[in-house]
Amino acid sequence: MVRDALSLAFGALADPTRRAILSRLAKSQATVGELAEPFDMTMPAISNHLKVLERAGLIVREVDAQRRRCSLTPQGLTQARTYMSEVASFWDDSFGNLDALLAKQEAGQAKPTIEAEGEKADGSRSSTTRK
Amino acid sequence: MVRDALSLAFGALADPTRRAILSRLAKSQATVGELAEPFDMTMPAISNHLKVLERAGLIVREVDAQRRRCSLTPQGLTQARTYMSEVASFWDDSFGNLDALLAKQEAGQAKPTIEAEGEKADGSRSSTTRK
DNA sequence: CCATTAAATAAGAAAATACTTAAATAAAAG
DNA sequence: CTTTTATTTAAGTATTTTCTTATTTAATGG
Repeated sequence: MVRDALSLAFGALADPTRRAILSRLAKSQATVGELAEPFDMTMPAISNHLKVLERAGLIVREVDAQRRRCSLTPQGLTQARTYMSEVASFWDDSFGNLDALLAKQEAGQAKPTIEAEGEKADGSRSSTTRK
Repeated sequence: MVRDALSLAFGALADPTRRAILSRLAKSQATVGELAEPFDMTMPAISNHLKVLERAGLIVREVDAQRRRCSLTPQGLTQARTYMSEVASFWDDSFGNLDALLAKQEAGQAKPTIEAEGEKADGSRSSTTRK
């Protein structure tokens, strides 16, 4: 229930409605009602999607009288993008992504260590069907 | 149940075990048993995680006698990264996305029309509590 | 003060996830 | 052929997610 930041971010992105909301907010900020309008979905449903996006650190909601003005959080996607670049950079030379190129050149290709982004694979299990 | 590619990819990434598996595979290919070894989880559980990653187009499994040799799919993350760049590019000027800069200046906040990255928000719903 | 508008919260149901143990498949090795 | 090794499939369960309708909160305007 207390998921890590990356899982929250990717989980938030794993839904078409939420991605559409993000795309909408990429153009300009909007109220909850404005965000709900294009969807065949009730307000509480949208409200919940916004809560998911907020928990994931992808948007913020500012109070403006009765309305909540939603906008994207600039650094919200940074961590997720960094993770993807790390995994992808191991083959994908041709992606033309500046991040990737920089990371690759700075690193000097020296040690392609990746150490699994800190998630402890605490390992106590053998291999086959658990005892 | 027939989710779109982006949802599958992000959904696959929304789990620490699966991300650890990807990070592991970024170093080199591995069999299912090798991938399962560090985790406190049974083989069927790992097998299922691999199925999720495969469906998302992030890995492939080649048959090698009794074992399945898993490896990352080079282009697997491309679509997801592209999406994130599109959303992020609206602030993140340093990302080097020309489109974003142009869009930002041209937009002038005129008409915040959206059509949600192709996912039909077919809109027949009014706004408040559904009828 | 009372009605309206904007949004959140509550309660509940259907579906999807993420595990488990047990059984099945399939190639290799004896 | 029988056993072992590697992995998948099946079946069952607990938890989480994603919706719904109904109710509540809170600010605005008459």
